[in-house]
Amino acid sequence: MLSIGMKRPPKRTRNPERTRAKILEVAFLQILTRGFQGVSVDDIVKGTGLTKGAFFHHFPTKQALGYALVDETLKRMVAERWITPLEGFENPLEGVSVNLKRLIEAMPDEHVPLGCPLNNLVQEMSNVDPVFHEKLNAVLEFWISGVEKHMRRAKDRGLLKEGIGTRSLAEFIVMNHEGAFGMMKSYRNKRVFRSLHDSLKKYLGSVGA
Amino acid sequence: MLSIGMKRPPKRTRNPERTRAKILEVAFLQILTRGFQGVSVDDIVKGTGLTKGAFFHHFPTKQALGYALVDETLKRMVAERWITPLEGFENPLEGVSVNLKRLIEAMPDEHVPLGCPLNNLVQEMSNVDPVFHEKLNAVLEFWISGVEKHMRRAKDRGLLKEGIGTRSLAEFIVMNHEGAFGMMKSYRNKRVFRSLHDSLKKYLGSVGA
Amino acid sequence: MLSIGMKRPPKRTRNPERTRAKILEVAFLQILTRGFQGVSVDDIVKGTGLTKGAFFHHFPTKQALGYALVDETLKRMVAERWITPLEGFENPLEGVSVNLKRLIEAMPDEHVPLGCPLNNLVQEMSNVDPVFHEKLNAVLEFWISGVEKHMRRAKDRGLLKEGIGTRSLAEFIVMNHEGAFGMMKSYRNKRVFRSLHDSLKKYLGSVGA
Amino acid sequence: MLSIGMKRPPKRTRNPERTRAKILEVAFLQILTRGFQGVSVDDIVKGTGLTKGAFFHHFPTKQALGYALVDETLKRMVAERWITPLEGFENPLEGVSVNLKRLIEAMPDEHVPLGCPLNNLVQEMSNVDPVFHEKLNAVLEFWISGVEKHMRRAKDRGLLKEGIGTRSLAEFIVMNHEGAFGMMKSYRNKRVFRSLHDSLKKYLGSVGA
DNA sequence: ACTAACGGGACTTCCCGTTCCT
DNA sequence: AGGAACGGGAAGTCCCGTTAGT
Repeated sequence: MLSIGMKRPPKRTRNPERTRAKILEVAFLQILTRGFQGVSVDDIVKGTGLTKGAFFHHFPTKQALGYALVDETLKRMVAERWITPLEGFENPLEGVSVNLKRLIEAMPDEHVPLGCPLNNLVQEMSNVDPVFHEKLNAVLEFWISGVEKHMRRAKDRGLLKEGIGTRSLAEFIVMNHEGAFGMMKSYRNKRVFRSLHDSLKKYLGSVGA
Repeated sequence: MLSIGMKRPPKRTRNPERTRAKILEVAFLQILTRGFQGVSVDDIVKGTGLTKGAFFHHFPTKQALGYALVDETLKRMVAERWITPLEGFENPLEGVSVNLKRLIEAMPDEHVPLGCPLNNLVQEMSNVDPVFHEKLNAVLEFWISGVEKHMRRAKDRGLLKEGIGTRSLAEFIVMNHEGAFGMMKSYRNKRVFRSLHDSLKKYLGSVGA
Repeated sequence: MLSIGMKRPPKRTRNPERTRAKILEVAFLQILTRGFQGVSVDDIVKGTGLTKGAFFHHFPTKQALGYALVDETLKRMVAERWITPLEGFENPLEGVSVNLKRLIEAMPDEHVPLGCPLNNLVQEMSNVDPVFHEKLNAVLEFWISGVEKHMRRAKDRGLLKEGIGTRSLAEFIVMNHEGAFGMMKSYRNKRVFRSLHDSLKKYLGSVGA
Repeated sequence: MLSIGMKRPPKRTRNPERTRAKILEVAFLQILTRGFQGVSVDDIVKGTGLTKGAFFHHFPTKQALGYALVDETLKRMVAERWITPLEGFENPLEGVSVNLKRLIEAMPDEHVPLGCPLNNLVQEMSNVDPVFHEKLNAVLEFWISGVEKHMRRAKDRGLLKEGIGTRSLAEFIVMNHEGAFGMMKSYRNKRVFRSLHDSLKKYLGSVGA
């Protein structure tokens, strides 16, 4: 209920945050599907129902939109999907395996050929645009260091064999995530994921105490 | 020595095969660096010193060049670098690890940020162009099945634990190759490769008999 | 001192006249530097620290700003710099020469390549926008007729040879001003001005009685 | 008649020089009328009946067209109209006056408001684009030094008073040309020209021996 | 086999101006 | 009076591809 003085929830007109979010959302999906260079500003504009003027108001260039996508959307997704869920597991090693399996199996089939949003952009843009590279690398590092924290937790609880470096393990885990997405993207089915997941699980078993 | 009647090795004028090869070579490097969509026909033309007419004489479209690149260049490279060398190893599991290490360490530093030619294209083009996808997937399958042959050899020689599927193992190995390249592309150094390589080596050790 | 009831000289908020003057001032300099068509409303807005809304509140269109610039700023400048000072000279012919010399020599070097505000706009806009033409021509006529008054004064005092028309002389004088500015704009130094000034001085000497 | 080996006069299709010349011609007129910044590539393209592709083939950028216009068209015009004709006069001082009068009086009335092509560009572009400035200044210098040669001829023949510098005189003459065009542009009639021409003639008379 | 003029269209950018809001 | 979201359209650039010609 609205009391006096409360801000009314924005109606339709003039909601800049909503507009900006809408642009990011539409652009994210289109770029995920066809790549950053494969999506034109017109495509995004058409997808949002806005005009070019509105787009240009919120993002000075197409690249600025891409940067925002990495800084905001991608980073948030990594946190929500791959790092935070690990908190719910007593055994982080098991958590990594279970969480990956869970998210992939819950993924709708039409998303399978799209690949990993982060990996797609890394492969496409890292060497094309230095700022893209820097920002993408920051997200990757955020991911790895986020996983490493949980690996240290595992180590502290004695769930990790001696001689296994937590950083190295985290790197290997994240690489497995991206590699699995990459292969799914080419094979377009979850079978290859399950195969890769089995191997990863085996590996995690072998480093567990 | 050239005998009468032997074709002299063509110098410069009118050598269609040489021209075609030159185009492929230049395009390969440019596309490896900036992506397929990031390279224009004009760029390739400029890089070869030819003209647009020559380009379109050899390739009906820009896409056709991309397809040829996958069918010919990429496939050959996979065979030469990742499959054939395994023949030289008594123990294919060891061969995989040693060959990967050897090739990466021999790689010039300026190639590190370029990533894997196959992986780059898969991530960029699989979902953009169906023909690209088909051809890229064929190379990937060629690679995996090529590795699997050697894994079967390992199994036949009793070098592989029971219960380890050769196909699954081959998939995991190839994924590790692409994943390692992908991460090197972002971190731009070989340190992260060595970390990943250690993990792979550990894994291969754990599945060896 | 401020008495009760007197309007305090407005500091910063909500002073429409001050805002309008600020826009004119900033626009004048930018247009002098890059031309009317080379300056965008956004440039002016940025230069003033205002927003577009403020700009269009004071001027209905970009052209309206240009018109105001001609009507107000340019006309005032012509009066202050080229006409009023002549009042201080007993001999207006000498006054023209001395005043021109004085103003140019006092001009900072970085203004040399900017040219004459009036002449710039005449050459750029006269044939592009009829209203611009009309207003610019009015300022030019204002200038010439202002000078002519002083030429008539010279004639009345017998300082002018017989047979020299005051209108024609005024036109020639103003033309020399604009021409000198135009050449300084291209050569970017005052040397060429001094050369032209010598010739003008010689001419004025030859028509003096 | 065409002999064997003679190049056939180009027909209609594929005549690059003719196309380039056509672009320059159309662009010259449009830019003379509306200024460089006031003319769009589309305007020029429309005026020539070509397409943007053709335009871009002959000139990499719009600026490159402008540069070519200055280097080629403007320089040639200056030579043909203001320098070469002086050769036909025994007395160059008289030549300057007569040639100016002749060309202006022969000018169609609709050209009067267009101004001097060189002066227009100098005032509009000198401070906007450094390359433009450099090239325009070169043409101006070419003009002045071309006139100076004839002034030296006058001096050598004893047609010039002692103490009159040929360089300074040439500068004054060229300035009078540009200034006259500038004023005609604003007043849109030849009356003001005749007034200015009278003054110039008087001046030239006063420096003649 | 190869050259270069040429065709159009699509791209990002950015412009001027309007409108809703405070 | 002023601030900012937004509307469209047009600018210059550049791209892929065709075709006349050698």
